Amino acid sequence: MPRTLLERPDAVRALAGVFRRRGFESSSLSVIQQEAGIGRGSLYHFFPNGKKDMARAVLDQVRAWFEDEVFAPLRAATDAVEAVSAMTKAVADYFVSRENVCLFAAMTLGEEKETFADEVKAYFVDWVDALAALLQRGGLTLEDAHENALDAVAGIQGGLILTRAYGDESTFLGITGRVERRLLARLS
Amino acid sequence: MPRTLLERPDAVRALAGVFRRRGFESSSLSVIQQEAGIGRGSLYHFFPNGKKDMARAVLDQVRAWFEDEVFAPLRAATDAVEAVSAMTKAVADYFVSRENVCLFAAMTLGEEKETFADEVKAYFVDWVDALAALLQRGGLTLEDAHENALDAVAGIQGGLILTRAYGDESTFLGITGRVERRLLARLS
DNA sequence: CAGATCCTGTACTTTTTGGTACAGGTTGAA
DNA sequence: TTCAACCTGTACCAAAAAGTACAGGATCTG
Repeated sequence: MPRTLLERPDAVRALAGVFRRRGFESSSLSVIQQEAGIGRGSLYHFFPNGKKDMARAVLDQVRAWFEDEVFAPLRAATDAVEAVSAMTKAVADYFVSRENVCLFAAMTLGEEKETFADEVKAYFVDWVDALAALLQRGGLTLEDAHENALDAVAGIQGGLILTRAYGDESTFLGITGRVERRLLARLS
Repeated sequence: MPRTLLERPDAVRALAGVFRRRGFESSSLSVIQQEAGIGRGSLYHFFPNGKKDMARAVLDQVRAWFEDEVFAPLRAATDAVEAVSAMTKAVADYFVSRENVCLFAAMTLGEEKETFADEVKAYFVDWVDALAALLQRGGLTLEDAHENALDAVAGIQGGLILTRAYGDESTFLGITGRVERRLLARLS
């Protein structure tokens, strides 16, 4: 039988693509097989508990990316202005190259809502808190920093929705640009 | 055979509730039957083409509500400050009483994405354009008005996501409150 | 009260679903 | 070269899915 030298991370990546394109609930095993190019045997080899395992693996991978490329830099930064710019650039590039879909946001809808509620909450809390702490270091009060961080993340997420609705991606880039500008304006 | 005097608008309302709670894709006919209290016979009587018809009917009803309660008042308003406040109040009340879910936003994800792309786009375009026109009447430039309208709608939509993720609804109210404040600040 | 229309439950068919079993090829280490 | 661990396709299964058919009760018109 053929062998494709498939590593688990590759499988997870392919799965993420399918979930972003079709949504988690409506990605049936047959669709996944076909679109990700992974046979049923391999799927259950890598993810013994089926779709639930697949979703968890995909979410973990996304989270790891954000942890490394967004949250950690935000926490480590000393220059708030530079860190805010770096964050918006990283995030904008990420979502534009991934169908303008945030899988964590998608997980706040649908059947599995409850199953992943903790992971989803942790993702957003980490993001908002890391940004808020940075803004605080940049001179904002605790409350002001937290509100501005929430508004920024909400703006980005809403930007993804509008961009998908409009069917372009300039809408998203425009909105994230202004989110960044608003943040920078608060850093005197 | 029993008779429940079910009118179509009632059925649509019940359907909307199910779709908001479980998501469109994972609402099977049996789930709908059970949760909406509508038998299979009635379902196919009112919606001959199955789930697709149901989704369209629900979307139409939501759209009609926004048209009457949000878009039209926005277009008719002469007092921009008052109209902005009325909009945020109406929208906040609406989503809080409906599981913090925007069905049009949900439709930018998943399998039926393409099927309803036009309706979804029209909903957001109408909202953004009505608000932008109002802001322009309030003294903003064309471009400035459009950008602020986009940012406001994005903020509201992102607020819904964050509120669902956080599992409270004060997050949403806080975000919409600041969206309103930011809009009012632009109206000199 | 007669008759047409409308609404609804039940039972049914067909297709698709997620999940299992497993044989057999591939690979890497000894 | 041998052997175990690993990966993968195929065939299969039970359950659940969407959708159909239809009889018959409810309702309204006149």
